[in-house]
Amino acid sequence: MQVRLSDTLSGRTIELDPSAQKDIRVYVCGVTVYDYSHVGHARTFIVFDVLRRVLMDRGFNVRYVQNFTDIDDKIIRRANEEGVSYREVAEKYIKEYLADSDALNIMRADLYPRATEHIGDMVEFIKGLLNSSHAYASSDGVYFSVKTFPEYGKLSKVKPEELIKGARVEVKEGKRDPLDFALWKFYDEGPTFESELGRGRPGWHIECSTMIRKNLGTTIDIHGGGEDLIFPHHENEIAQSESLTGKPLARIWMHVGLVKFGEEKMSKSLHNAVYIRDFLRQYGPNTLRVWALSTHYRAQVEFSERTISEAVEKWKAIEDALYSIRQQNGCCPSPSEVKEVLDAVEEANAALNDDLDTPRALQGLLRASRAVNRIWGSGSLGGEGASEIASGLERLAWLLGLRLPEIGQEEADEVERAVKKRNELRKERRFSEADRIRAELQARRIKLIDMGERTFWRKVEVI
RNA sequence: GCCGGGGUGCCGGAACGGCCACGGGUGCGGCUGCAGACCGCAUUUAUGUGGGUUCAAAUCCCACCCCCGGCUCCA
Repeated sequence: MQVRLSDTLSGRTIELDPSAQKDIRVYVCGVTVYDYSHVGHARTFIVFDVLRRVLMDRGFNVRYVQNFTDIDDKIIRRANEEGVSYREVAEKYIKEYLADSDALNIMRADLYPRATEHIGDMVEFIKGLLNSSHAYASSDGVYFSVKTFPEYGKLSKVKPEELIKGARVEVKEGKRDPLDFALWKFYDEGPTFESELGRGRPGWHIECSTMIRKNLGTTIDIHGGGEDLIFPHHENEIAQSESLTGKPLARIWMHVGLVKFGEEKMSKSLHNAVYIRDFLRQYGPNTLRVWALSTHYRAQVEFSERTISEAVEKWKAIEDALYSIRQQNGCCPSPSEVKEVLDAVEEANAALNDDLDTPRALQGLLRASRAVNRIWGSGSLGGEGASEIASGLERLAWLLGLRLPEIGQEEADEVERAVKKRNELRKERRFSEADRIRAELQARRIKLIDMGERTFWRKVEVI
C-alpha cells in the first residue's frame, strides 16, 4: 500500500512504496532538555508517532531516530541557577521527556542519540568541512561559510541577500559573513570539551548532521521537526551535510505546524506554554492525541478551551466504541451495519496514506465509532460480523495511538462488587442509595451503562 | 520588506467543478426509576470582497482585503 507525503524542500508529494523500498530511515529533531515538554512538543511527536505506525502497518521497516540536545546555553544557565551540573539537568529532563512521551503512548524511538555522546564525531565532521574550505576558524570559533554552499536557502525559500536585508542575523566578531553560523565555539569556562579544534562546545546545528550521518547514513528518507526548525536549523543542516558529502541529506522533509495559544505561538519565551503533564492531570493522553490529530499536521492548531472540549467529546465517542466491541451484548449486526463500519475504517486508512490526513482519518474513526455505538445500543453487537468490526476499529485506533485507560485487577474486582451491590439496591427500588454508589464510581472515572438486566461499566478518561 | 500557510454555518473541520460531508455545542422530543449510551428534529442550503470562465464554482482565472507563522534560541 502506497503512502504519500508532502516534502517541504521540493513542495511536492512524494510516494513511498514498500514493494520498491522496505527500509525507511527517519530522523526527527527532538528537544533541548532544560525544561518539561509542552503541548507544542507533544503535537510534533504525536504526528511522527502516527507516521511511524502507519509506515509500519503498511509493511515498511522503519528505523526511527530522535535526538536529545543535552549541551546548550539554556541547559547551562538552568544548571547554574539550580547549582547543579549541566549533566544533571539534562538527565532529569530526558527522563521527564520520556515519561511524558510514554504517557502519551508515543512509541519509543529506536535510538535517542545525545549530542554529548557524539563530540568526537562532530569534531571529525567539522574537520572535513575545514579541509574542503566550507568552514574556517576564527578568533571565537569555527564557522560554516555560507557562501561556499550556493544552494543555501533552498529549504526555507529565502535568498541569502534577503536574510541580510532583514538584518536580524546575529553579527559576531569572528564571522566573515553575517550569515555564517557556528560549528564550534571556543570557551574556556563552563562545560567544555577538549578537541583538535580547540577547547569549547559544539554549535547547535552540527549535532543533527553528525548524528544522522553516524546513525542513519548519508541520505535518509524522512527528516522532520516543527516548522520553526525550517530556518535556520534545517537549512544549516543541509548546508553542512551536503557540503561534506555532496549528496542530499534527506529525500523528504516534513514539518509540523506550530501550536498557537490564543493569538500567539506557544513557546516558553512567551510564557504561555502548557506542560504536557499539566494537561494530562486534567484531561488524558487520548484527549491530547485526538486534539493534536484533529488538524492536519502542516496547519497550525489553536490550543483553546473550545478545541480541547471538542477533542474530549470526540474521544468519548471513540472510547465508548472501543469498549462496545469488547463488551459484546447480543447478536448480530446486519450486513449493512458491518459495511458501514468497515467503509468508515477504510476511508480512514486511505486518509492516513494521503499525506497523513489525520483529521479525515479521525472523522472515519468517529463515523465508525458512532455506528458501533448504535449497533451496541440496539443490543446486537456480537456473533457474525462483530469480529470484523472489532479488528477494523482496533487497528485504526492503534494507528492513531489511541487506547483505553488501564485498570488493575484489584480495582476491577472492587468495581464489580459495587455494581452488584447497586443492582441489588435498584431491584429493591432503593434508588437514592444506588445512585450514591454510582456517584462514587463516577468520581473514580467509572461510567455505568444499564441495559435491561445487565449493567456495563467502563473506566473512562474524562467523565 | 521577503517567504510559507490560511479565510466555509454558533464552533471545529471536509469537499477542490455538479448530490445540505462529518463532528461538537445548544434547544426540543423519544428511550430510562434517574443517568449514561442510543434514536428523531431544529440550529444548516454556510463558503473574505469584487469581477470573469461555465449549463453548473468553496472549488478554475484575475484583482483586492484580512488573519497566522517564519526570517533571533525554539517542536
